[in-house]
Amino acid sequence: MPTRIVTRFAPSPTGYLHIGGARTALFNWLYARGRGGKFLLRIEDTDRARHNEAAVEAIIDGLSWLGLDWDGEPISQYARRERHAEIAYALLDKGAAYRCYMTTDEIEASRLRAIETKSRFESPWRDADPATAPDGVPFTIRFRAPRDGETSVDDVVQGIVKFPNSALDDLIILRSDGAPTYNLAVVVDDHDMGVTHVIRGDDHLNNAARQQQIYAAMDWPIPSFSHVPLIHGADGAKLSKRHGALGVDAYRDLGFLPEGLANYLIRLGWSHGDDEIIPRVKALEWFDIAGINRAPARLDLSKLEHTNAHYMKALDDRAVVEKSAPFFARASVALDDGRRAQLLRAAPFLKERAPTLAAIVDAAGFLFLARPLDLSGKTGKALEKEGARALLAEIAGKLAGADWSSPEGLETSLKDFAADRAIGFGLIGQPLRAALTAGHSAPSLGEVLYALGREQGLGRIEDAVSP
RNA sequence: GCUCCCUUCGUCUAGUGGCCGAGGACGUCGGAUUUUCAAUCCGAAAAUCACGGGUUCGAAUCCCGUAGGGAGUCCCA
Repeated sequence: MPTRIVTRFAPSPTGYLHIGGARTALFNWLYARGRGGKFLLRIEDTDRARHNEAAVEAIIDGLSWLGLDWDGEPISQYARRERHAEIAYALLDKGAAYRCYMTTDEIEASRLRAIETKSRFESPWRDADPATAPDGVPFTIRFRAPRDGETSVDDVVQGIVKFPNSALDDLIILRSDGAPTYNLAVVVDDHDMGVTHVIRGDDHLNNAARQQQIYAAMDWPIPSFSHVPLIHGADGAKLSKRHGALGVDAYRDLGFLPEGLANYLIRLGWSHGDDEIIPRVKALEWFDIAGINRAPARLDLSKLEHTNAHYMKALDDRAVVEKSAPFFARASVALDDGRRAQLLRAAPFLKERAPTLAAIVDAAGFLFLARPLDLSGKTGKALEKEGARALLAEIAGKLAGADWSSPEGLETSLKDFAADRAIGFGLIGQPLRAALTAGHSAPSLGEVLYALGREQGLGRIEDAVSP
């Protein structure tokens, strides 16, 4: 118990931070940080071809954007290959591994034979006399896995999982070119990094048994394992390119807030009773591996949007402007100082109805229209009604003397006007809305007027009165 | 083929033997807001708890099997 918790996130650099990986990272981060432990980052680039700086950068960007920080420098598995080889040879010295001189073809043949005879694949070199080894021929180092009995993994999420050793054959731990293999590298690195809790995708559950055997052979303490189910696409199949957005960067570009994505992700496959809105502080307090579900979960964009909308509403007004600016740029809407000021003024109402930052651009559509507004077609229908324009003129008069310092004041003015005339609000609301927004969706009229400001607001009404 | 994992409303889930003739959330549908709307509020439909056995006075909850889905099966991670 007194040992400090150490978790790690170990992605392979594929070019972006996978949405599923982001969730595992989040779980690891939450578990460690919520308990005063350490969270480490390791890049699984054992395979030389995977060693790619740009891809590592993408992962770092993704994690940072999500607000997940790690202790120390990211560790490169590739950089530790000599240490891995050292352990492979240590295993060899202990007799827990052996040199295998089989060629690829021999392995293939032997593998097929094993399947046919329902026996486990075994290298003839496992028990061969080392003296008979060929000279100058490349060899791999194989782990000498126990033939009988079973290996049971005590997994926090999955429970106790038993594997008959007959199903676990002698895996290669060091390739013929001297490079370590995944299962060896993970064990060595996790051990050296002092990882106490391994939380990762359940596609690694099978590996856990093999890795556990290596731990045992080295006499190293076995960490706590938690294998969490993968995230699937809306159709239930494993998430792949055809599902669209895979990397967290794609969700950022869609206008999601890191807080929103994180909240949605943590709720996917994990629960704390009926709680849906779980801000970071609560997540740190509540997160526990025990709450993780064993079944894979599907990604649901609608719910993501709903969750994100919650965090949009909570956004500070200045943040609404700053964070949505890139989305205006992308929509080719130039934001000069004047428009930024307008946007800031409207921010309190816009964020109420925009589920994403990208949606702010649409929600602000009515703001930046140039006078005179295009009131042709369906938009101006409300203005064509008998007496509509005359009524608008009167409203303009009333508004000219109104209090423009708050949306409420303007709303009250309009309501009073309707009450004085003893007419339904709809009668003035419809033409007014048309004059002010030209059919764009917008907040309540008091808010629209306030956001537009006296000059622009009154101006638009004038335009509609005398086209 | 073999080994392992999974299976509660369309989706995410609550639920660890009686409080469940199954609760919440998203979505959907209907209504309200005498002003648009993707916002807000209210309401409704929606799961024979994959299926079949068993244990038990009693099972979504325990056991066995079947089906479907997923992972692994070697010089990928």
